[in-house]
Amino acid sequence: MHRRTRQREAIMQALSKSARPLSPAELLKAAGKQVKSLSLATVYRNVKSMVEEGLIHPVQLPGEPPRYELHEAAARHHHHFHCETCDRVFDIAGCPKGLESMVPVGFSLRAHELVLYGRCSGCSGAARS
Amino acid sequence: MHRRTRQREAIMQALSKSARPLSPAELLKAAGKQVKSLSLATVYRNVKSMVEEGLIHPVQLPGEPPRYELHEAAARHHHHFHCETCDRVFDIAGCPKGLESMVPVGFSLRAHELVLYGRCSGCSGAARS
DNA sequence: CTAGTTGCAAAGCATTTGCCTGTGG
DNA sequence: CCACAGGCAAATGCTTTGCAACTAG
Repeated sequence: MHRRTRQREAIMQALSKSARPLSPAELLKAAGKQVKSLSLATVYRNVKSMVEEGLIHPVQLPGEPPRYELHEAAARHHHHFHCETCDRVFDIAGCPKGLESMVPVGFSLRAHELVLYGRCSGCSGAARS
Repeated sequence: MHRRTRQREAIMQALSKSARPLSPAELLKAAGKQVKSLSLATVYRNVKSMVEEGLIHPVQLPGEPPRYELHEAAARHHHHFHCETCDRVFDIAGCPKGLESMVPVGFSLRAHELVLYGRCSGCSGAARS
């Protein structure tokens, strides 16, 4: 059902080579080095289908443009830690407790998203603003 | 520096009367009842200036258009519930526990953002809108 | 009065879609 | 071969901006 095209390959490679989630524009720039003719529309189309296939996972932080990362550990439920100093995002294990009790009467809880903000180990040690 | 206009008043009233954060479009609809000629551009302009003045606070949910609530509401710590059926956002009290234990060694936690997803009372009870 | 506001429409952006050519298998 | 994938450009949808008319103070 899915062909193995140059562009699709390039996009996957760009993601696997990156240590952090990439936005469509960043993907175009990165994968564009492999396939010069790559168009933004193709990036969007592939990203969309790859998300639907579960190959990659969207990372949407509040007020930030959407970014994508390989599915990898995304299979396991996890959350993100956003370092406010170096602006990187880390996956963190675990899950808060007592969510059900926060839901108002009559509401049904299906899922949740949590983002922690602070400083990562690297930025906590050598502190600078 | 800021005039007291019908439209600005209507927008503030719409926000204060609402129990939940409103998007620009929702504001137009709500405040538009007071001032029929209200335009979307005016809503955006006022919302922008009101945020800068600290009168209202933006509520940014992942992949969602921004919504706004009075600063007063944002002052007290709370989180949001996003109804996946009617697409509205509600303020919810309370806070999850055990966040500190989720933070990796060496990381320092400063703040957190939580969004719950599911169905609101209206959409859970009655079939659909 | 007169500067800040508003409405409308056009301009911007980011993302999506139509359509025809290219190509993987 | 030929249906899916890609490239380009037009089309969306949301937000911003230019500009002339309007109005609060």
